[in-house]
Amino acid sequence: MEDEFKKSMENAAAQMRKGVLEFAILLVIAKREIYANEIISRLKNAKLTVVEGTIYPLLSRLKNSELLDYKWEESKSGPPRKYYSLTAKGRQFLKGCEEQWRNLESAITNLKK
Amino acid sequence: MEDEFKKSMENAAAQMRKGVLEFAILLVIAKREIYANEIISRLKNAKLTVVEGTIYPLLSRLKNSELLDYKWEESKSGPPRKYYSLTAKGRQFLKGCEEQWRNLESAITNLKK
DNA sequence: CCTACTACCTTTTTATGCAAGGTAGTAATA
DNA sequence: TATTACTACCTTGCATAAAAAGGTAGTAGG
Repeated sequence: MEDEFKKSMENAAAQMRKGVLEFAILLVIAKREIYANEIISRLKNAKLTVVEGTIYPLLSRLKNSELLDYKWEESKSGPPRKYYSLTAKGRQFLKGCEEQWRNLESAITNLKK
Repeated sequence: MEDEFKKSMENAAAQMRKGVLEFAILLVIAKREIYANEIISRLKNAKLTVVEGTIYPLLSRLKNSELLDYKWEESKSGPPRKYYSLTAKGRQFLKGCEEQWRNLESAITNLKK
C-alpha cells in the first residue's frame, strides 16, 4: 500500500472522528463529572484520539454556549482540576445529538442499499 | 426553543454530516456511474444535504487522488455530463471507509455504556 | 435572439482541529 | 532550597475543507 493512500485513508478516518467529537465528549460528561485529561483518556480507550489543543477550546465553547458547567476541585497530586458536567440545556442538546446520530446511521444504511 | 440553541444544534448536525460526506459520495458512486447533480439529489433524499460548492471541489480531489475516474457523456437536454465511477483504488478506499465507519459506530456505542 | 434551464467550475469566507509552546501547582530528591 | 518530573490548565498560529456566491457555457423553446 502506497504512502499517499494511507494518508488519504487516515485523513478520511480523522474527518469522521471530527464529526462526532462534540457528541462523544458530551456523552462522556453525561455519565459523570470529569476533567479534561480524563476525557482524553476515555476517548482514547474508545479509539477516538483527541489532543489537548483540541479539547480545551472545545470545552470553553461548550461552556460559553451554556451546555456545560464546571467546578474546580483540588487534586491530591498536582494542580486543581476543572470537573465538567452537563447543564439542563446540555442534556437537551445531547438528546438532539443522539437523534442526529441515528439519522446519520440510517442515511448511511440507506445509501448502501 | 431559543434561536441560539437551534443554531448550535444545526451546526452539530452539519459537523456530523461533513464527517461522512466523502464516504457517502463514494457509496453512491459505487452503485452506478453518476454525475454531480444526481449525487446531490441522491444525498438529499437520504437527508444529507450537499451543495455544488462543496461537491465539485470534493470530486476533483477524489479524482486527483485517483479514487475516481469520469467520462463525459452527452445529455438529451443540456450540457454534457461527467459520469463518475470508482477506480480499483477507489473501491479499496471505500472498503477502508466502511471499516472506519464501523469503528466509529462501535466507539459511540461504547461511550454510551 | 432572448429567456430558462442544466451542468460545470472557481473564488472567498469562515470554522475548527491540531501542533507547538507556555504557565503554574505539587512533590520527590539531591 | 534548587532541580527535576509530572500533571493540568490555556493560547497562538497554521492548514484544511465546507459552504456561499458568483461565473461560464451548452441546449431548447418561444
